[in-house]
Amino acid sequence: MEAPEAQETVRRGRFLREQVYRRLKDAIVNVVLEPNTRLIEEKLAADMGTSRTPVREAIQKLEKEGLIHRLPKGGFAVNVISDEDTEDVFGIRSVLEGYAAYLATLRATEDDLRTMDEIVAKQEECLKSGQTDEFLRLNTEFHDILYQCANSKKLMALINDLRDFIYRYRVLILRYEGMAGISIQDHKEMIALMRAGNAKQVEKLVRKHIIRGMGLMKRTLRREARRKKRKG
Amino acid sequence: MEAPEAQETVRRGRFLREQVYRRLKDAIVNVVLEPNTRLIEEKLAADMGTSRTPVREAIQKLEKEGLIHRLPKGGFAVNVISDEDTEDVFGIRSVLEGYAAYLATLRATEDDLRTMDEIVAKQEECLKSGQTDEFLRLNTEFHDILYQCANSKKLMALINDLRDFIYRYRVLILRYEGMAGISIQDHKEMIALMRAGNAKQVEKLVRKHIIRGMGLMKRTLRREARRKKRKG
DNA sequence: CTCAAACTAATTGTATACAGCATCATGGGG
DNA sequence: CCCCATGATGCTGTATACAATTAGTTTGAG
Repeated sequence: MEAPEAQETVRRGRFLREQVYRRLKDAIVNVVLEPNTRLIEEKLAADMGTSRTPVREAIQKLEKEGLIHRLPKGGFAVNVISDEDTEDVFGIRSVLEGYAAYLATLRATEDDLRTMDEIVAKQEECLKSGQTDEFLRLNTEFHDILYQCANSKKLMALINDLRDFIYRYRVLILRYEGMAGISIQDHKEMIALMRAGNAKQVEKLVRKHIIRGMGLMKRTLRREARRKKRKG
Repeated sequence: MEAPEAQETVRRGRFLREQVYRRLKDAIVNVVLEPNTRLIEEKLAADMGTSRTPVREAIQKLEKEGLIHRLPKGGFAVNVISDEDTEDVFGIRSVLEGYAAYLATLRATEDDLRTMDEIVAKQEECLKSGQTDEFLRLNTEFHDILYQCANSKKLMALINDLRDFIYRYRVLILRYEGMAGISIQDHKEMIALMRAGNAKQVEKLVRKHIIRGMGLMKRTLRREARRKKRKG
């Protein structure tokens, strides 16, 4: 499951700076590099077997993406995600993804809709048989198709960056009991509304869907926090 | 009128790479560097009196921002803004700025609203006396205050990047007769709705406002195109 | 005269070099 | 025993060096 993705990374990264960018980003969103970790250029360069040059160039992009920040006296460190950030990002995602769904409704073909039907059907099977990984993959696939229908590269890029930003929390959301069921229900409703050409309503639904996701995540985070306190 | 801005640029750019970034960005959005111009690192470095290193780091940011793109065989060139891009950006702006206005309505204080009142009043004077530059400055000030009320750094950053992206066209929009009046009318209506706490309605109004701006710009662009054709 | 091949110039991508600053540890004085 | 000063260390920011690749040009053969 990892080989093709690694290959993709290499193919995309024709240049060292891009490979470094990708690996650094992966390390951050997967919390291999924890928040507040200072990025030591020489160390990272050594890890990746390059010089500092590509590392520094990757760092510029990561800063623009909001994954790292400049330290007051030079250098960079991994951003912590504050509660504020989380709310910001979910809020922005809700309007952007809502808008993307709106556009997708206007532009989707019956073929697209059928593909989405199939994905949701597969997801239901996964839910029954408990294949969490496959369920997640299908979820991503569903969204990718949906937003490809929107046919706006800029919008897609923004949405993806925002999703990556809170990727660190995806485990928490998935762990939530019943989330999968809710997700399927929403997806079915979306497809129906899209078939009906009710773009405005699809937009509203997606916005609600994402805001609900934020609520669940917050709740889960609080639960985690309590659990830690009890332990500590 | 230029000295303080230049100073600002220097103050903000404690590092060479940031000064280079700002100057390059300025050159692009002011169409000093025309679309499809290839960025010759050594030339730019010489122009700015630095080495290639800061230039390359600035380039990474500009690429992430969508102002330049990688050439297939290495190097970068200034992006052309396609009609598609324009529609994309206006569409995205409409939802993001609409959302920002929504948040601003929830979070603005009466002080904020009074400040906005004053700005609009000044704008009316400018309109009468034909001070276009000052009118524009006040317009920016109005939006800045509005979106500061929204109190979301990420949202603000996204909006600013999108505005910068189509900054090249601001002259066209301003040239449009009657635009200023419409703008003032909308701003007044916005403030009234914000006072009433009608966030949803403010959001709708802003969305409409921006989409209308797109329409005007397109019309002006077409007119420009016809004029050029007749000339050529 | 035309086309191709090879050479030249230009330009990028990456690596390395160097200087300046900040930090930390160590040691001497109060 | 504590505090400040001073030197060593580490890291960044910028410049430069080098190799590979591309594009352009000239020259030579058909």
